[in-house]
Amino acid sequence: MAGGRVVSCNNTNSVGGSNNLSVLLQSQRVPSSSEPMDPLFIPRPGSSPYSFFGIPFFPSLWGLGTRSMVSFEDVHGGNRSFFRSFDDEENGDEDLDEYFHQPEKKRRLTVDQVQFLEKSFEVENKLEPERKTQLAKELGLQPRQVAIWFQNRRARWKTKQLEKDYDTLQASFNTLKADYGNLLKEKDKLKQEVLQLTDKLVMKEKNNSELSDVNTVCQEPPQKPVDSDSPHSSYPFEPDQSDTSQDEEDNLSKALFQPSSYIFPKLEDNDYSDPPASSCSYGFHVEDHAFWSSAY
DNA sequence: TTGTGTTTTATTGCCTCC
DNA sequence: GGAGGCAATAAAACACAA
Repeated sequence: MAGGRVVSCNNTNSVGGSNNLSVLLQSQRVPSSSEPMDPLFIPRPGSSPYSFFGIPFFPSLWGLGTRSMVSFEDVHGGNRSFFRSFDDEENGDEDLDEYFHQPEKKRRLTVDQVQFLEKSFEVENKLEPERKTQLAKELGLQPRQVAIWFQNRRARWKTKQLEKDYDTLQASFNTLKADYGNLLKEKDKLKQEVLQLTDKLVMKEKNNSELSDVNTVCQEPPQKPVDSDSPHSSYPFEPDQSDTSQDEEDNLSKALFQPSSYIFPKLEDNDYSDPPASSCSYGFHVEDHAFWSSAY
């Protein structure tokens, strides 16, 4: 192969394991001290045994750890630049020639390359042209490969971020839902309390009214002549207008059943989910409890 | 071994910015 | 208009259960 050849980014790394050359090249590799001995060892991102900052980063390990990666320094037996340049390929090996003319296949980056890129991504997830060129140079990749890696990495980060946001919103929603349920229960409880108090009040009013009527009948039989012009002509037993305590209870009763009163604003005004089923559909302010306690 | 699902690398087309 | 970003997608590589 003539020198000065520039291999496209799709031909720089390797081909699949079924390729004869690949097998040949792998057999020539010299495992490094930190390289897994299992040729099939394929570390996944995030589970790498390597630590980018924890151990020395061996540039000469290009192609490390994956069966599908080919290290050119292994091929040439040299210890040249880790992230080799292809400008100085000089052999006319037919196998190599055949290899490089194979249909393009995807190749995974090495663990070290990925770690290097990950670290770089952590620093800054956007790629300026200078940094792209520098990274490409250091990693022995085409600048376009670096750009693509960052592009895909940003997409993965965004997806993860969306998942996080979703979880946060879900937790928020669950909390609000629980709060809402508790409020509904409290509201029902208060409604029941209002109903009971109302019943007692009505009952008492009724009793007082009956007692008053009995007293009136027994003590003050009607003396007035029937007056056809009188508005109370059909009602022979006029209530005692001087009974102020009775007036107070009347007012209370009116207030109780006055929909527009402050004491019992209609629940429907603020409650869209639970329309009242009973005739007693008025809520009241919690602080009015004292009023009802004292009024009874 | 094979079918299937997931991950990673790469392409395409569209959009925005300078 | 070119460069670069993103979304959608293809396709290879890989993992794993049956």
